[in-house]
Amino acid sequence: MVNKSKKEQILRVASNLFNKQGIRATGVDQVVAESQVAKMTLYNHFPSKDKLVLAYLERQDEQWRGWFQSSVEQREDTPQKRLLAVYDVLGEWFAAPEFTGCAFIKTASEYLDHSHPYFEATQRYKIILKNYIRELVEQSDFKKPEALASALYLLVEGAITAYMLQSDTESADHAKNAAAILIQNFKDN
Amino acid sequence: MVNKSKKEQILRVASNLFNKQGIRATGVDQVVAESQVAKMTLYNHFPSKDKLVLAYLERQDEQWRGWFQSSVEQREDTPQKRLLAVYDVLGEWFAAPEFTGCAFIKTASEYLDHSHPYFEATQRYKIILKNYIRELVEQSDFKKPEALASALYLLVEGAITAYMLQSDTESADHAKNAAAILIQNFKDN
DNA sequence: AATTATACATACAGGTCTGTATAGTTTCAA
DNA sequence: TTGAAACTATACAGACCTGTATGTATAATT
Repeated sequence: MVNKSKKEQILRVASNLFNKQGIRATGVDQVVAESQVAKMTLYNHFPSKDKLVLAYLERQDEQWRGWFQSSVEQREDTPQKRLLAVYDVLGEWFAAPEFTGCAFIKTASEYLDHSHPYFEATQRYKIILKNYIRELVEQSDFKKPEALASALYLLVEGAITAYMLQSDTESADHAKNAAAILIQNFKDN
Repeated sequence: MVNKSKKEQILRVASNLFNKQGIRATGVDQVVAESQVAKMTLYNHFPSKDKLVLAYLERQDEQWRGWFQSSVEQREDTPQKRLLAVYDVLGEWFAAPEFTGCAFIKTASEYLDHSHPYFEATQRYKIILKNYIRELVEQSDFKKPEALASALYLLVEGAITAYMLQSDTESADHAKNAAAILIQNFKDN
């Protein structure tokens, strides 16, 4: 039986390094050194750096989305309130000292080729986020729910990108204010 | 007198490769090979890859912003119409076959360290874009111009990021529709 | 005609990268 | 207690990276 804690340890260290430095900038040797593990142990658990990266992306999606959605749902209890809470949770994320930007935006930036497995992974995971917002929209009565969902999604990605670029602590607030206006405008009554 | 056409040639080839592949993924040897130039010629004009990259970022800012602003200004002749034209021009950009995403978002993604010269360059150049939108807003009469400008800027970055990730040809349209609603809402009358 | 600037080709230094080979050690269950 | 699975340390292959060294060709300038 493989020692799962070693595999976890490697993946945890690798994820931190990928987040902080980027994927190309992080070598296997550094992962091995900081994991305090033999190189062959890494290659026993992950047959290549590629597989390690894919495991990182998958885990990142699970962890971030789990945290994000449960934070939203914990904050508010109706779909409409949750649509606004999305931006409060974004603000919480930005303010966290370990914030390193969105792993998927960064990974797509590093591997722009649309047929690259990393890029395909980022696409898969980002669609899930978009769908989450769309579902929240569809659970209320809005005119043109598709248009509203798209706009709210753009505000999410915009806030993430703007915060990464400028560390403007009000990014999330500005997005929330804009979202509130849009939501009001799409109300079906 | 230095043969400027060689320097131009190198910078042009390097810019294309940086845009398509990323900075870390593009080696000096590839730039030299595709420029059809001797390696020492590159190092005569650019003392290091770093300087070449900084020249690329500077030129990218000039070229893109020049194209973007003149496209906006050519399309419409009042500040308020231009605020919406911004998103039409974005759509034009996305639809271009040579579109490779925003060089600054990608560069910031590759070099997250805020004290890195590349990251600092992206910050400088992105602030100019934000200021351009703010100026357009301030040339009309809006309630809370700062809030409107921030929201419109977030929609710009959101559309760019969303298109990079999902190639959704309607990103720019969705952003424009949302912008129109926000502009209407901030009108001071 | 001599000097200077520019570009050329080739080779190489010294470092990084991913991945493998090898051999010895720990762990743990049958 | 024996034996297999897991982990260790070290070394290395082969490819890549940035940057330099060397010597030559060419063309404009002085």
